[in-house]
Amino acid sequence: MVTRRTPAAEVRDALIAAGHRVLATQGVKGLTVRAVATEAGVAPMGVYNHLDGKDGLLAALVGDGFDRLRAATVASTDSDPAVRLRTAGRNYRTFALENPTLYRLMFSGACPVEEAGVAALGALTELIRFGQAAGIVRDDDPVELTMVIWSSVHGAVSLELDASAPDTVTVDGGRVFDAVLDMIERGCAPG
Amino acid sequence: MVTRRTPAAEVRDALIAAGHRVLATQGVKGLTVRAVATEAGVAPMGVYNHLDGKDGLLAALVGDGFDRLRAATVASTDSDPAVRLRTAGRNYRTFALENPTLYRLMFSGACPVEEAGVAALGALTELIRFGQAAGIVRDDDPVELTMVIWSSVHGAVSLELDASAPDTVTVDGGRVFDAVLDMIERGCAPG
DNA sequence: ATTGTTGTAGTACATCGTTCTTCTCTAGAA
DNA sequence: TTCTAGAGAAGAACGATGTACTACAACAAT
Repeated sequence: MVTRRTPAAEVRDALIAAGHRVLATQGVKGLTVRAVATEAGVAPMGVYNHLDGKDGLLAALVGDGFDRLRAATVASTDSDPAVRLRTAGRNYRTFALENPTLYRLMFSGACPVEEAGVAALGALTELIRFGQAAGIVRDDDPVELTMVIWSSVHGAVSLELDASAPDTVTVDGGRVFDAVLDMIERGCAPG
Repeated sequence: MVTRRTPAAEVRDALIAAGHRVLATQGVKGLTVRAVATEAGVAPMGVYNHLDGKDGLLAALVGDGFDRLRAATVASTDSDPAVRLRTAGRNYRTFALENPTLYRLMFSGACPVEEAGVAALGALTELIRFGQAAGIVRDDDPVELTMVIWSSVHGAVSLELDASAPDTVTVDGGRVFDAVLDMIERGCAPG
C-alpha cells in the first residue's frame, strides 16, 4: 500500500478545525500540541510544519475566530437601522456564548491582534456609519464611536462569560445585555 | 546559628507579594511555582504548604487584586456626585493600566470569582446608589445598573489593554475612555 | 531518472505542576 | 520541663508539556 501524502493546505485546515474542536471540548488548558495533532490525525510535528508551533496555532484559531465574529455581526440585513444595529449586537453576544473559550482566547492578549481583528473592527465601524446615515446615531468620529460601543458590548459579554461558571450573580445575562444595548442607544442618540 | 522558622502567615504574604512581583515583571507565562518560590526565598513546596498549589496562588493573587481594585474605586470622596462617579471610573482605569497582567488574570476565568470579587461588585452598587440618591442616575434596579455600567467600563479597559501591545489602533485610550464615561452619563441619566 | 526541497515520524530534552520521602522544628499536654 | 504528635522544609522524582534534532519518504523540476 502506498501512503498518499495529504496536501499541505488540507492538513493546515484539519489542524485548525481540530484545534477548534479541542478548544470547545477540553478548554484552553486541554489545547496541547499533542492533543490537537492527534485529533487531526497528524504527528505533533505537523503543528510546527504547517503552523508556527503552538503560538502559530493559537494565532490561526484567533484569526479564524475574528473572521467568524465579523461574519456573525454583519449577518443582519434588516432595512430598519435600529433593529439592524440591535440584531448585530445580539448576534455578537450569541457568537460569544456559543464559543466561550474561543472568545476569551481572542481577547486574552495571548497573541497580538492581527489582520482579521482589525477587519472585524472595520465592519463594526461600517455598521456605525450606517446608523449615522440613518440618523439614529450621533455624529461623532465613527472610529471613536466604534471603540465606545464595542467597549460596552464586549464588556457585557465578557462579564457574562466570567459569571457563567458558578451562579455568582443572580442577574439574567440576556436582560443585562439588553439593558446595555438600551443604554448605548440612549447614550449614542443624536443631539 | 539557629535558623528561626518564619511564621506561616508571613510566608504566605511573602509568597503573594512575590507572585505580584513576578506577574508584573515576567507576565503570566513567567508565573511559575518555582519562580515565585525563589522570588520569595522559599522552597517550591511552600506554595503547596501555605497556598493550595498554583491554583491557590492564582486565587490568592486574584482575590488580592479585587481588594485593591475595590479600594481604588471607592477612594474618591468628592462631595459632588458627578465628579465622584467619574473619578471612580478613572481610578478603575488607572488600576487596570498599572496592573495590566493582574487585571487580565482577574477576568480570565482562570479561577472562579470569589468573595473579594463580589465585594468589589457590591462597592460599585453602593456608588450607583449614591448617584441615584443625588439624582444624577436613573432610578432603575441598582444591581442591574451596576452590571450595565461595569460592563462598559470593564470593556473599555479590556480593549485598551489588548490594544496596548502594538499600535493596532491609533486612537488615544484616555480619550476613548472619557467618551465611554460620557456615553454612560447620557445613557444612565434620569428621565 | 535524478536531485533538491519539503513534510513525516520518532526520539530526545528542558521545564512545568505536582507528589513523595525524609528530616527538622514547633506547639501543647503531662 | 519533658515528651510527643503534627506541621513545615528541602530535595528528589514523576508525568506531561512545548520544542529541537535526526533520519527517511514523497513530491516537483530539471
